[in-house]
Amino acid sequence: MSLRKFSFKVTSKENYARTGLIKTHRGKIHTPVFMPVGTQATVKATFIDDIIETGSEIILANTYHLMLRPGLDRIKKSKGLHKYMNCKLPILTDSGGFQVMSLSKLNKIDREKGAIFNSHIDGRKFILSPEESIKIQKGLNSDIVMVMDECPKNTQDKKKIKESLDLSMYWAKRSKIAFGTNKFKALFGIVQGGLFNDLRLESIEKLVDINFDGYALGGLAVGETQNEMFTVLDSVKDYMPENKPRYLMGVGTPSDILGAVRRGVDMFDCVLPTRSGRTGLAFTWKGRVNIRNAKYKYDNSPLNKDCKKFGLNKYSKNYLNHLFNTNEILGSMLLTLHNLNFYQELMQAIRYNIKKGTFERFHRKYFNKL
RNA sequence: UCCUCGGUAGCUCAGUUGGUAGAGCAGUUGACUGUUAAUCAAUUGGUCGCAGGUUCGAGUCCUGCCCGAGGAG
Repeated sequence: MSLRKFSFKVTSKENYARTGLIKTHRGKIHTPVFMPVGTQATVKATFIDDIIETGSEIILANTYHLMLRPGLDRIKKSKGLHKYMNCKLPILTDSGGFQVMSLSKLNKIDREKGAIFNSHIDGRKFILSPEESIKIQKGLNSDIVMVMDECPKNTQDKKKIKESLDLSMYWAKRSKIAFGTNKFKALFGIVQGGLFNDLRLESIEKLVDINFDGYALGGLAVGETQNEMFTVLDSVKDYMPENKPRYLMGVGTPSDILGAVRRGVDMFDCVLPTRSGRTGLAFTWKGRVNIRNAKYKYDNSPLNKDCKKFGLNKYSKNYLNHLFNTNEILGSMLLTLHNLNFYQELMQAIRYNIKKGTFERFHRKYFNKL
């Protein structure tokens, strides 16, 4: 395989919404894109080939979890993460920064050393520095590497958010140096600053100065309302570089995605379709379906009669309800596939409508429904 | 026929020296946003087998009866 340089170009626009094309040496990615989350080298309860079948063009994996289990060593000896998990798609790796927050009972932050963690598995202490995170992500053979940041909760006051921002920007600089020059892989910076307009703009300025291959928005969808999140996106949309992909991390619901695309976002990842799938919540064009509800016991219609992939239109709500009520694994597998497939249908429809110039209308039709 | 042990929520069972009836599961509903999650949370159900008695007060003590399991003959 001849290596192809990482690149991004905008291919069409409607107001702030845009379609684009990311090229990686492992394949093309059409944006706006949704990336299924495969934290521990697996998108839970699915086959990787089925993920491809849903139309997914890239998946996400996680530095923190993989360094603990199975460990970088084992993956390197298997010639990288793609081969290890039999994944033909490009892989974006998260830096572990989010775990600094989500496992906050187990960490200390040191500006120079990094995040000092105790493993949630066996309590073993280890240190994850920005440089170490980059080294691991490179070792995994990640296609899109994320800088290590600190993800603060939005409940904190401005002074704390500002301190956290300074730390994240310092770490971003160090991450860039550790990453070095590599035309075939991408390094993304992460904009922080909580819900404060001036801090967000300051963050963008500093990151653009360092110069990244893409710019992520972090610290959102961590407890604030959807309107608060959209307000941040509105305040930022004229300042994010035009010619680089914009990635809203950890988002979100279908309506979150519609609203964010309308405000110029290109990339998304979220646990929602897979986790909800495993726990009985289906996303459909008519809204959410909690398949465990008693009202589906005699409903012999499928979740989506038009979805022929995986024969999903042959499974009735009645049957799916039975699978969940009897705790059968197949229920989790089918709803995971259904949800991922729905998310990819949504992204495809978004791209189609932007190209046709009908995205505003599409947005208006579905925003409140989804 | 006698003896013993049981009968408490749909199911399996806890219930202190008598003091406002509980749990688990099932059922119902709700969460889930850079995954410690096939997870978590909330919640509906009981004339305590029946009828009397003792007591200020009985699921708990006494009597009788009904039902079930085991044992003796």
